[in-house]
Amino acid sequence: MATIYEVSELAGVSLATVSRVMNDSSKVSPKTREKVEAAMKELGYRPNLIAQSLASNRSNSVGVLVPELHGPFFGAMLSALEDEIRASGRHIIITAGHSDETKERESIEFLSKRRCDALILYVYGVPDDFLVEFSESSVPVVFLNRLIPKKANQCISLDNELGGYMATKSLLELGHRELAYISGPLWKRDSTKRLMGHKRALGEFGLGLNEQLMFEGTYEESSGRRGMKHLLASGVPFSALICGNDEMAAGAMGAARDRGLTIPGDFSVIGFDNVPFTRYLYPELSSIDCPIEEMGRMAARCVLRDAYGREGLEIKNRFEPTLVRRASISSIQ
Amino acid sequence: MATIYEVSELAGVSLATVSRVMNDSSKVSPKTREKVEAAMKELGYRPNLIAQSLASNRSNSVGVLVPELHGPFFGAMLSALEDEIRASGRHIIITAGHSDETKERESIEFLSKRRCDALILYVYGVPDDFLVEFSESSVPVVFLNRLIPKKANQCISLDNELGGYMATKSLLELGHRELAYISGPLWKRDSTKRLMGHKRALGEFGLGLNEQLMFEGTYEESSGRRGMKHLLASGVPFSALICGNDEMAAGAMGAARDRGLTIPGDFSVIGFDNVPFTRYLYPELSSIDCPIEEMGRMAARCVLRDAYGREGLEIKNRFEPTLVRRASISSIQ
DNA sequence: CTGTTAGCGCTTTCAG
DNA sequence: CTGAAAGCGCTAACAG
Repeated sequence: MATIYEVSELAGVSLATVSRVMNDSSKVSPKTREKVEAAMKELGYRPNLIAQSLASNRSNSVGVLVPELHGPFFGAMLSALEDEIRASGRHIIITAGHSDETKERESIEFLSKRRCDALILYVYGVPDDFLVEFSESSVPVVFLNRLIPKKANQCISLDNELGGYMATKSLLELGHRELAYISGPLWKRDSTKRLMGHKRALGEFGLGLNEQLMFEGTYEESSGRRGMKHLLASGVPFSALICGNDEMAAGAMGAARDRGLTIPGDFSVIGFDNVPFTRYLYPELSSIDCPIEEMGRMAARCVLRDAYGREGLEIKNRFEPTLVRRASISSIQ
Repeated sequence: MATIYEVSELAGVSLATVSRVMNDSSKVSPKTREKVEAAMKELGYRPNLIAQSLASNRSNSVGVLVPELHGPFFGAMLSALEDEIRASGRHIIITAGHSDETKERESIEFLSKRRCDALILYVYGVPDDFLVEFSESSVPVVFLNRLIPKKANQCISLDNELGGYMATKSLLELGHRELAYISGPLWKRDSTKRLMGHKRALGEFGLGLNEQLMFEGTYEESSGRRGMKHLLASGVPFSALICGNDEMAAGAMGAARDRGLTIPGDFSVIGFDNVPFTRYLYPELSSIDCPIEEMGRMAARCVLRDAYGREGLEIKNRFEPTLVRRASISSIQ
């Protein structure tokens, strides 16, 4: 593999000049440029990005930490994020944190050592304090799905409370008053926010949370099934179910069907996230849509701005979910 | 950020010695090691992996090219792959090729420039010739979902023909004789293999492919819907439908339901891939399971073997799909 | 077991 | 506009 040195020899110029035409920094006369480019071509020269990184103290890489690589949610986000970063000529290094504080810290450590120019963190386990401190003694960091007041500019977040509110309110407006709720794990702040929104909507209708109609799941489909069994076993009647995400809603619907119940005949169901499979379910699942690709893209833009000095990028930090009505909900008779 | 040089000064040893304790290459006396480690700790030293890479001519990174980052399929694969690579202390650089030859080539180029120690390629567009040639003049390469005879040892593939055969045979054995087929795009070899398996099973029962009951889709849900409409419009009766993947099966089921048809009452359906949402569908979708995580893991192991000299790893190159029976198929009356 | 000495391939002042 | 020269932080012979 040819080096810059060989190119400079063949072109009859100095190393520095070759470097200049590569980075088109400062001016190079058209003639010289031509000579150099010809030499590059002849040698099939490819710059060594590692050497470039070392010399320029820039790795042109962005570290990304997400809870999981699988599932319908993160892939979509990563896809948009990768597009944007890649289009700027850099690459992403992906790691999974598995929503576990220890693993998340390890991943952050891992990415730090890789000398990423910036980090995009979608974490659940590590506390705000750590993140604030870390971000102040490190390369630029962007937080996804998290709103840290001191770092609001580096946060891309969704109004989960509003989402929970919208979900519940839509059901209340359809006349439902006996509402069941299957939550995500309550140690995750998005879960608690969604639940808070639920309570707010209930409150507006003079209702409160019925603990017997509340189940804490894990965001996994299986916990939705368990939740449904639990709710049915309680014997407390309900005409609508709100779920913390679509997977659990799918599980709950499956378990209900196993008992011979029909949706929305026996009760209405609404999920959260609006992942693609909501439209494959029967009945199609109503959900609260999160603009997840858009959020991924924005995280990428924050990085472009903070780590690579790009200006004039339109950046939105806070997102609002939207309600998507489908066949799984109907008004009460 | 402290450098190796500062550590060596503080510890009162040479650069080389510090380097040795980091890589625990060759022997270092316990005392020296201790001194060095103390110095490292005191300075909060973190090796600069970029410099390491340049000097050692190893980036400790593995480039991964997949068709897409989103969707239920690739995420699962990447997840297993990342686990394995990460556990060995290296990282992955992910790019998306979008099943497009030009983009795939660009991605390969991109990863090559990044000086990855190895590449894992899941590509559709580029021809075998190119891949063979490329792999001979590059770092180790592993091919996913592709069987290139000359490079069989570097291929991790699935017997798609067998999968197609199994899907169709299971239906034939249930008494179905009028079979419809919604294929993936026929320029993708996995699609054609699956179709070939379908034909083989038909042949065994003295049947042939009925062109009127065959539709070429795109592997996307929407094309499954279109396929179903097309099949119904043809007026040719069928009692079972085989789909090239689960997304299209989901779309076909949705379109059928819109017409008031029931499954498996009006016809049986089977998909391919056995992605998670197959169990969320109504009725639950039978499918041909691909051990996709396992394949991802094996690709990672190939890399560990070929690029990092790891020995004694159990590696399997060729995988067989399995039939998963669920409620979407039933015997014909 | 430890130190010395060259680089790895490129960027970046600083002169000219 | 171009060249010379000094590193970036680390590894890897080669001596000792």
